Amino acid sequence: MPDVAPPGFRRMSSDARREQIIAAAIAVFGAKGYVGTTTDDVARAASISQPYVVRLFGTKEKLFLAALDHSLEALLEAFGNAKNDGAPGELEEKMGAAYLGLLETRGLHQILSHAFLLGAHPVIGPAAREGFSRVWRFLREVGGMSADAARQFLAMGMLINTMIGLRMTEEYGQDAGMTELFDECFPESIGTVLEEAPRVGDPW
Amino acid sequence: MPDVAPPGFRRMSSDARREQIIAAAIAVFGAKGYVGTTTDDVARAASISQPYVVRLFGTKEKLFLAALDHSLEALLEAFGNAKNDGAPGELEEKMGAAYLGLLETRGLHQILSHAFLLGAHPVIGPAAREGFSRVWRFLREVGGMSADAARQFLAMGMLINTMIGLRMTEEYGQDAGMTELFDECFPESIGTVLEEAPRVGDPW
DNA sequence: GTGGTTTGTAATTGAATGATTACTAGTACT
DNA sequence: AGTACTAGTAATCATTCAATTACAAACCAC
Repeated sequence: MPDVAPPGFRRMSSDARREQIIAAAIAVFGAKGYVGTTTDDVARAASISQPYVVRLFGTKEKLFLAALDHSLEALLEAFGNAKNDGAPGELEEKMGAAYLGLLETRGLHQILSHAFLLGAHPVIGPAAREGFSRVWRFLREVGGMSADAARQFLAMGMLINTMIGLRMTEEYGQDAGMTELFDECFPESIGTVLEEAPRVGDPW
Repeated sequence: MPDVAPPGFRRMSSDARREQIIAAAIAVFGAKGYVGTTTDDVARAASISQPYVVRLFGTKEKLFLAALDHSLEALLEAFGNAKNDGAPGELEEKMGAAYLGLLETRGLHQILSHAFLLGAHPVIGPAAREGFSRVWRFLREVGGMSADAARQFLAMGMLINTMIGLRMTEEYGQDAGMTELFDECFPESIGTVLEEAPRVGDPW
């Protein structure tokens, strides 16, 4: 069967394609985990063939590392912008809001969580540890938080990641305890969180 | 090839075998995740054949659910004991210590983390949400914590899980930031944590 | 001790998946 | 317009893995 190009078809530069695939990879790895994701899942999410994904990144492992790196850069950049936005307000609150703003990058919080659970992996483990350590250094050195404040901020981030990974927004308004927990965690931003957090029924 | 029984061989009741397999499953699922673990991994860890694991639990999914349930029961029991031990001291500190005591149940913290990342899974997701919700209710109703205290306690637990899953103890004394974080999280118990937390080189 | 039940295994299978190969088509440069 | 390069795919392969089947040895009640 010949390889018929659709009418308006245009090729993409491999760099642009790489970025598109990384965005797809963050979403899919975030939803299904490293092992649970197939290179074909990512290919479909990027509307491209599976062998091309492998060819552009070499291996699934390297694709995951690229997606992880991209996510960490986005995270630190968002924190940096929050710090330097010139607006008044507490640093922790600004950075917290920036963290929730990253919900629009589908899968970001969860690919980080998955990476942080892969500590025993010979290649991903060290990369994940280094990424986590970078975040801590950023909070302490760039953010200027005390060790105690940074610890609490990070802990809160891990709790938020858990609630997102669990798709716990499903229970808001259903389960009294979880409603209470959400209200406690997001007194201002509950609306945005409920809207933007990934859902059980999402395609990824 | 005949099925030669080793000299001192004894059979085990299926109930005892089930418990042994669940302990192995918690360790292996904790280390490698739900998808990353094969039923043969669990079988080897329990020194038994792969088909027997499948026969005793039906499917890998049911095995994971059994291991998750067992872990949650152990967690709530440990919290309950900590509350009622009659000794003086703050509730949060007692329960925190109980949480670290569970490190001796290999893989427990991490199988919970893995389950909490499987929110999108059609069967495991609901079970994990229910388990998480039970923990919250326990902290509030049995533990009598305020919503704010329970939120902070839970957040700290998620941070600890992350550090364990990352095998971050490897970096204690190597990476200045991580050394600081550990000292901040475990001012009293740092010794036990470094000893008992799973290592990169562990067989599971 | 014999017959039925339970504990356990070896062998196999069918589906899934990461990677490779061999190929085709669009694009740029001269 | 031809040629070299880049973007992209279809087909296929070797593994891996959960599950099934078919069988055997241990245990137990009588």
